[in-house]
Amino acid sequence: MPLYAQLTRAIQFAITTGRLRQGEQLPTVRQLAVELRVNANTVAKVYAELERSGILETRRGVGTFVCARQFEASHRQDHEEQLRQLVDRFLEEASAMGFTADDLLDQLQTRRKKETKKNV
Amino acid sequence: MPLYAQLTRAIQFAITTGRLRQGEQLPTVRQLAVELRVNANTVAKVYAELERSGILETRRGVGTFVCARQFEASHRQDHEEQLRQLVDRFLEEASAMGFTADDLLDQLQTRRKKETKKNV
DNA sequence: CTAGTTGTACTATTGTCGTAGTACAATCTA
DNA sequence: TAGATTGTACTACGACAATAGTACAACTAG
Repeated sequence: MPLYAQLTRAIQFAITTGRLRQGEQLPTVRQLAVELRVNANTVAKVYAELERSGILETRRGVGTFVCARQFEASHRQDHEEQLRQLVDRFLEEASAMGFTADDLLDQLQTRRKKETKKNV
Repeated sequence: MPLYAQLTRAIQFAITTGRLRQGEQLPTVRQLAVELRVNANTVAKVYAELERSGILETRRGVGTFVCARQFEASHRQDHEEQLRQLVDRFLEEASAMGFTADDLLDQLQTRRKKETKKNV
């Protein structure tokens, strides 16, 4: 998996799990670039993309911050739409491989049961 | 989506839906290449890949055919494994986007209901 | 055995993706 | 305003995937 994708995922994960909180400042593009032994542009690209998604907020000369309001209604709509699209792609792939929606449901439910068992 | 992937999917779909039946002969690599305005190698690549998957069977100087026995036990196991892997990828992507397995289940069940409504 | 069919191997070209290098623009701070 | 810090735009390079071109090998049919 490309560096920028790994980084994007890591940041999103850090935010959703609360390790990065709303309003908190992220490392400088250069700082993070040095730390990860990566070009600054790669980090910048990730920050920019996450800003377009409304997750981060960047201010020149200042830094990059976790957006203060990222779970608003508008974003929730986008999120729903993303989920639909993801499921669309998934169903398409599956049907090409000869699986029905029911097959997928079964498999998913099996997973969920295992997961709950683990957590108990 | 690349040509070879489209073609692969199309052939798989044709077989699973019965438009291509077991033992039936497919077009020559050259025929299909001309028809699709594509290089013969692209078609050959697809045929070869599908043969490795046990879906097609090619005989030099004769042609390419739908494999006579593709729903045997051994293949069914592979199929199950493929389903698991597909769901794995799906869950991973989804969790990176902040969705839980339950979100996916809900969305899928909604789809299924709509589908059954349509078919009734 | 020969001609014609089939699939296949090898190589080259093209386009795209990921990343890096460098130079620039915006902002803050003293 | 001057200098430092921030993000950003532009370009280029390397790697890889996808496709095409050409020549070859296996097989069939007469």
